[in-house]
Amino acid sequence: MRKAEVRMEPTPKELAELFDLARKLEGMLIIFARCRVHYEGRAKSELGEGDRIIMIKPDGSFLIHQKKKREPVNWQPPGSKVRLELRNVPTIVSVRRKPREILEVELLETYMVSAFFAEDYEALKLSGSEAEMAALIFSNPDVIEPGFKPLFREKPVRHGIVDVLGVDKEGNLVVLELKRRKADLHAVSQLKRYVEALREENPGKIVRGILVAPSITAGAQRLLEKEGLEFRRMEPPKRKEKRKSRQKTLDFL
Amino acid sequence: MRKAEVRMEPTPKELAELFDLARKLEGMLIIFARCRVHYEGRAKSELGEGDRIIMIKPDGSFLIHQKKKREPVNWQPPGSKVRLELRNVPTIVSVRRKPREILEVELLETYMVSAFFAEDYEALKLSGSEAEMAALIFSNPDVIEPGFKPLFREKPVRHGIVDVLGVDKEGNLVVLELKRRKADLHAVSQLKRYVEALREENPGKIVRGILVAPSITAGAQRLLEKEGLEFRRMEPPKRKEKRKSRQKTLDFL
DNA sequence: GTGTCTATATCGTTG
DNA sequence: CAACGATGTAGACAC
Repeated sequence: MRKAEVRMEPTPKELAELFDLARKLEGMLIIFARCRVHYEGRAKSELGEGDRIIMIKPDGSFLIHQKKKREPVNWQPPGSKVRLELRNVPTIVSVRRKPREILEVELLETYMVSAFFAEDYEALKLSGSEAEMAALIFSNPDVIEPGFKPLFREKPVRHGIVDVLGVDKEGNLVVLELKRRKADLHAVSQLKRYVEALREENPGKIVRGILVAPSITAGAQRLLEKEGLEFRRMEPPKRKEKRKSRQKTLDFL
Repeated sequence: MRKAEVRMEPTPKELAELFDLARKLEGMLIIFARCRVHYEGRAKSELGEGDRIIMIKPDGSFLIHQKKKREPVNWQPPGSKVRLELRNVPTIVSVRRKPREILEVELLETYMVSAFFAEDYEALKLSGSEAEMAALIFSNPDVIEPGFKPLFREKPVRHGIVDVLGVDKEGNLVVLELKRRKADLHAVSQLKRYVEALREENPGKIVRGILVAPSITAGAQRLLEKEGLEFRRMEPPKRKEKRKSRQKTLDFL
């Protein structure tokens, strides 16, 4: 069996065969087609006739791409059930259970169908995330301020979950809200919500709130100052490596 | 010229030819390959060897899909500049200018490359958005409450932009925050931020805040009540049609 | 361009 | 499963 199978201008029968083969062997499908698309679920949409690329993955993910934009024009997430119906016009139907969503693609003309029996055991190793900012703060708390002691990570409070909760050198409670990119109004609102919750839960205690991010928008800065909150500049650290991938062992050598 | 061109197990030269053809004629490219991926920009990532599908669009969009999930494992947004470099290993390089981001894909083995010269003049017609909730409220304000009068849509206030600003039958200011899906803590924080801004800007005035959504999480409900804000249940309306697509005219008939 | 917000957001994690 | 928050969020729109 080859890794890739292709049929140009397939008949409905050829289309169905490759569709079934991909299903059985857990291959990915790519279809070039002129099609119409109907979606109904959380919202509802219609897409008139045009040429698009359809991608169907063995986990049920379903993507329809036009020739612009990073985002698919229509899609179905993993877990959806897909089938090919040979109506007057061959139609791909994908159903998601919860919430119930249906995607139908009428294949008016299929230029190419291909199946790819991909083998892939690697996972992305990403660096520069908010989680790595937190790790840095715990390993080197002085990046926040001298004497800062982080105590909890992802600490649930009354109205949400605080990124980092600690104490300053005076013993005051300190809430950190971390953002890996420029902090906006939303980030300030979030921090304010946590600070207010902690003040309620700790009457009489001083509770400081610090927004930690590489930069901040003008509007967020205004709101931050009005609320008596603080800002500490910090870049998300980019490591050389991060272990997350499955190791490839060569036992048999 | 056919709509689709395919090369199985292409040589680097064949790969380059189809790559250039797609570029020149604004076609979409699909490549099945065993590859490694390196990304550096806002963050940094590495992806070890494995089989993936690569999609390159004429607008510069660049997607690398593994066989699971709706999201590409790596990507580049529209506007990026892509080129094929015939090094020891053929390598696709995509560069984004602002922010500066580089994506490199080493093609260790190319199983298939295909170009699709897609023609598509249709745009998605979507219904059930937040914008349509707002339209419904303006055309039929009683869905909020008897006597409600919406005055502004997307009204900038001190710390953000209010979805709908109006007055109730008593003449009090009313801020609506619309959500097309279940409202969460973020939605309540947002509403609270607007209400507080409007109370500051209108001293002495009563300002009500109403969260309008199909449902609300338990935590959001708690915070909403504590803050003296209100909830009004409303489903995003799904229309039969919505005009957004380019009309196909048949002048010559 | 920056700032603000929506999204059929998707995704991971936790209770 | 619901809830909560991150995301290299992307995309749209106003200023």
